[in-house]
Amino acid sequence: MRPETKQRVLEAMRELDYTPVKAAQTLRRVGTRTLGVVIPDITNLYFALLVRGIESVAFEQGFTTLICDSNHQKEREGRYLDMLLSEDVEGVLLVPVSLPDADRVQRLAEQGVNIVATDRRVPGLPAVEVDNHRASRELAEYILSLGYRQVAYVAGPEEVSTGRDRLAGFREALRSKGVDFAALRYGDFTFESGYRCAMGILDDQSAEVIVAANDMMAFGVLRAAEERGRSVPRDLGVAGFDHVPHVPYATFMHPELTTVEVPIHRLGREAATLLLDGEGKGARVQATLIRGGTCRELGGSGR
Amino acid sequence: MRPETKQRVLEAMRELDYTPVKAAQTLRRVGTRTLGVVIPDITNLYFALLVRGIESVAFEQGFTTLICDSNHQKEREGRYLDMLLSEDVEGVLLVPVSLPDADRVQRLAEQGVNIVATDRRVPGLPAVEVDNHRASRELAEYILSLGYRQVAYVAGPEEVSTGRDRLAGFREALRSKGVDFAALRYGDFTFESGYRCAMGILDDQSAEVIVAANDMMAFGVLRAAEERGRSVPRDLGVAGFDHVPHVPYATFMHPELTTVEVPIHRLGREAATLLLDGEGKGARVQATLIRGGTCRELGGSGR
DNA sequence: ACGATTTCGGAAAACGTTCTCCCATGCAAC
DNA sequence: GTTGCATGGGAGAACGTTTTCCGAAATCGT
Repeated sequence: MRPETKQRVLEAMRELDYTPVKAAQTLRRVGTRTLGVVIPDITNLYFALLVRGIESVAFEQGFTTLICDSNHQKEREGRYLDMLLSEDVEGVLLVPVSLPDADRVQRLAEQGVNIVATDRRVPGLPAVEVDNHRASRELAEYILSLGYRQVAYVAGPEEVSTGRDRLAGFREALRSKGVDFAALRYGDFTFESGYRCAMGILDDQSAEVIVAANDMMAFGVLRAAEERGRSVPRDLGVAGFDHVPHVPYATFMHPELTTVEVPIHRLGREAATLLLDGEGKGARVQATLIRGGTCRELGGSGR
Repeated sequence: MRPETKQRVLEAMRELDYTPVKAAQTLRRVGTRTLGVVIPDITNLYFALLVRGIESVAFEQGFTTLICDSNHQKEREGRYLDMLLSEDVEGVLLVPVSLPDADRVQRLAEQGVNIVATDRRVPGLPAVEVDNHRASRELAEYILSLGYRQVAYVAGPEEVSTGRDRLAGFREALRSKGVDFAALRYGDFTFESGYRCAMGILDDQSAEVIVAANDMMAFGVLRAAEERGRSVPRDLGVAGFDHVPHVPYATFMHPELTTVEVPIHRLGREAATLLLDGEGKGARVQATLIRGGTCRELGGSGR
């Protein structure tokens, strides 16, 4: 077709403001040009940024995105997956609440819907995730290098791969230096659980530093420290993991949290790209250590 | 149709496992049971909570929700509205970036798509909103009652009804006491704009209190105050509007921000209900004053 | 067993695209 | 004037439903 005619057609389309009816297109073609995203919590900035990343790729490629907020409820997640199936989506990006619903995943796969596990791994599915293990190891090495030896850890839930990996990486680095956890407690990535675990640690055990598996819990730790009169970083070191930009709020925090920067937006883009274009087995993006001010170099004595 | 035959049909459906193709149904006009939501920024907790409210109602009624994040860009908002039109949504909840695109809105209306302006008014559309005018007046009265007289205000954008109403309500209360703004600047609801406006006010004018049209800007004001060495609330009063739950972060703020609590989740539910069930002309929900600690009772001298 | 009434099955149109095919038109080269 | 080729128009089929309509069949009352 000549470029000139194409111009005329496009012009005419605008003139009549013609909008294709998607249902008809779908019917005729095969494929809805829609993809589904299932996340645990849209009010969590971490996932909101992930969605943004996914969306930007989908939008570029003319895909409509169906965002489903499972609200941390497994049952709701299941209902949404069914809904996506009946919506005839071409692919699904899934951030599972906890363990994957094997049946449901199976059923989707049978219907020819591609699923990519995003941020959190799901057995049997291609995954796009952060290299949590490695980044957590680096964080641990950094903390050890500062001289900390009594290290307490507030882990994420065991069912979630991010939680497991961060714990495993951290533990590995400690072990290789012959250090063991001064305390280890499991939270669920919420502020409250971080607070609760930290209170327990501060009251029952001794620790020079408390590391949390995400920033949200680290804030809970800070809160607990404040409540117990432990000045950070003088009396207690604190570190997190995530670094979702708390922009406005963070400016009120002195010092800035020591944590690991996770390129969450990029993770979303990567995942969407894999789902739409790729047929690869998944991807892993790297995170980078942020040497904030909530951990300090311990004095020469090592204590 | 006889119940017996109906049974046979259903059985046959199961036997062949027949699943209706949704696109074909839609094409033949049964309605898509889908509604669209267009918001300016999904990473903003305020809107995320709004979406949650909308979603909860939609989900209850078996509707699929299409969430569109216009990213504060008017052009993107337009593209999304077109997309929703071609998706054949049954209704749209719109939080416009600024001025409504009259043409586009017109076109949607012509196509029989109901639109409800949510949170922000749009001329010619039914709106579900907060009674910003009244709540802002109450906030002003409270601040005056504390003894403040040199009042500076960081307003929201003039094109947005929430910004206009909050300013108008506040000004009205001031005038009725014969007080005028010691300073008035316009921001755009972002942290940065709040910071910038406050720096200007602190450097060029004198003010006993700076009130911002939302919490985000109020945080910017606090930041500026800190930078200029003004202790809050001793040397300077600060107030906001919104009170999106900053839960974890807020615990690091001493004192808690004086602001107005906006029931944003309820606003979302109300809006979705109006769109789906109602044919009313809109609704208005009430907000409540929060007497935080960033404004104090001024000493007897009045200064 | 007859007409009246309900119930059922089949046929056909319609929804708005996309895709394929064929023929008309225009233009250049011979 | 004929051939060759790119281009565009037009016609028709197809996608899988729902809806309408008509006649055949089954059911019922008498």
